[in-house]
Amino acid sequence: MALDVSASSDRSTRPRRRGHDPESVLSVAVAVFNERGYDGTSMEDLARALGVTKSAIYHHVPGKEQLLARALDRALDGLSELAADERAARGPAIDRLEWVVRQSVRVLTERLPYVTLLLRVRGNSATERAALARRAELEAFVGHLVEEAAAEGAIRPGLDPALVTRLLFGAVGSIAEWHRPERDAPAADVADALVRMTFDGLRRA
Amino acid sequence: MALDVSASSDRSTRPRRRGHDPESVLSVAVAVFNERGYDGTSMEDLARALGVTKSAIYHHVPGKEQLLARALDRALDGLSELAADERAARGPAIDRLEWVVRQSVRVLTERLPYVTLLLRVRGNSATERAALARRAELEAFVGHLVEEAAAEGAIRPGLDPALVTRLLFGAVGSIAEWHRPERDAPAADVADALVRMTFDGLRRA
DNA sequence: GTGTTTACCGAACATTCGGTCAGTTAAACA
DNA sequence: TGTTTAACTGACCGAATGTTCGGTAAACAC
Repeated sequence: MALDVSASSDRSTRPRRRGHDPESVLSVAVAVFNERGYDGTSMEDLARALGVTKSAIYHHVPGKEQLLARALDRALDGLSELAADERAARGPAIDRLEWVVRQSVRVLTERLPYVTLLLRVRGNSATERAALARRAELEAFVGHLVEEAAAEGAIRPGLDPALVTRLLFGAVGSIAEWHRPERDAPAADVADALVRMTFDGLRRA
Repeated sequence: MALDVSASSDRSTRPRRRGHDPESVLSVAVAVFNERGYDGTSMEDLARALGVTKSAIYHHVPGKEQLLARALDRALDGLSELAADERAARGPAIDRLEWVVRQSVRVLTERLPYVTLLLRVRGNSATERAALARRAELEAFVGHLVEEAAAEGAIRPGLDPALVTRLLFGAVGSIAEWHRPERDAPAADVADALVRMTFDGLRRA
């Protein structure tokens, strides 16, 4: 599942007796953040969703902003891995671009709530600005990929690479706004439709 | 400019003596909402941006939520006009779809701050839920357009119309996240690139 | 000059915010 | 069995929230 970034794995993984732990608090918190927005969510909202009082949350995590920071890191780590993969570095740029698009859709759906949160960050705190900085690096990375593909003559003439980058990954990011794994097509199918629409064209040849 | 939805135009348009009016408060407020997020913006933030105290704002507008409501209506009205145009109702569906995409980009850029706000609404209040309902109608409208185009055989086989709708207008909506009219390509150029990328395909034929 | 309107300030309001802390409960361990 | 300790409660804190209200000074109408 690739979602287990478990903060601290006990050497014996003894069965937790009950109640919550940092991981369960995080996953519930991120779900509520995505429903109401981070700023629109109070610790009281989180407590209600967890079935405990506000103060119980502070037994598991340091505070609201740390919950956000951990969630954003989880999204950014997934995307960074992808960008560091050798399949994003070897071969014709247009093929690498296609691979990155497909993998981005995969990571986005695998870590949907975390990536959704990342895509909505506005920069209101140091935590958010740090996440935006990491995100900007990733955007620059794909920007270069499109430029390379254009330089290699693989992209339809007259299309500005910077514009293509934004529109293409704008479409990728928009998936976070509607995709529900239990209801919608599998991630690979969504990625396939996106690639065909943007690489080969919507219009019947 | 098409942005003047002036709430109340004085019959003589006498030169406002000084200070703010509902219109100037709204435009500043929307700018701050987009910077910090609606929930992340306090009335104190707005007051600072306007150069007045908090209480002065209430002389011009009824409150924070009304500012949001007015802004969202401004976005929704622009998009509704577009959907009601006869050019969205006559001719081959694929051509109507292309027209709607181009016009959506036009409205989005003309009313950028208002549409940006609309695209970020989460449904936290009755005001927001009402806006989401109107937005859903518009989305259903373009959904039908894509279905028609598919039924007319104008769309590449194997592409699910519902998926195409979401990805296509996801790309349109993403423009709101980066487009700065003074820095970026004109709206028509952006629309052109988007249509070419998605209708004809990114990849060189 | 008088009276009215417009734009605004400053102080307060009730409420909610994120967060703290001293205790209580009960399961796990020795 | 007794001790430890993780999980949690309830009362509370100071600060910030959106909003109200009485007053004020400048611009306008007459």
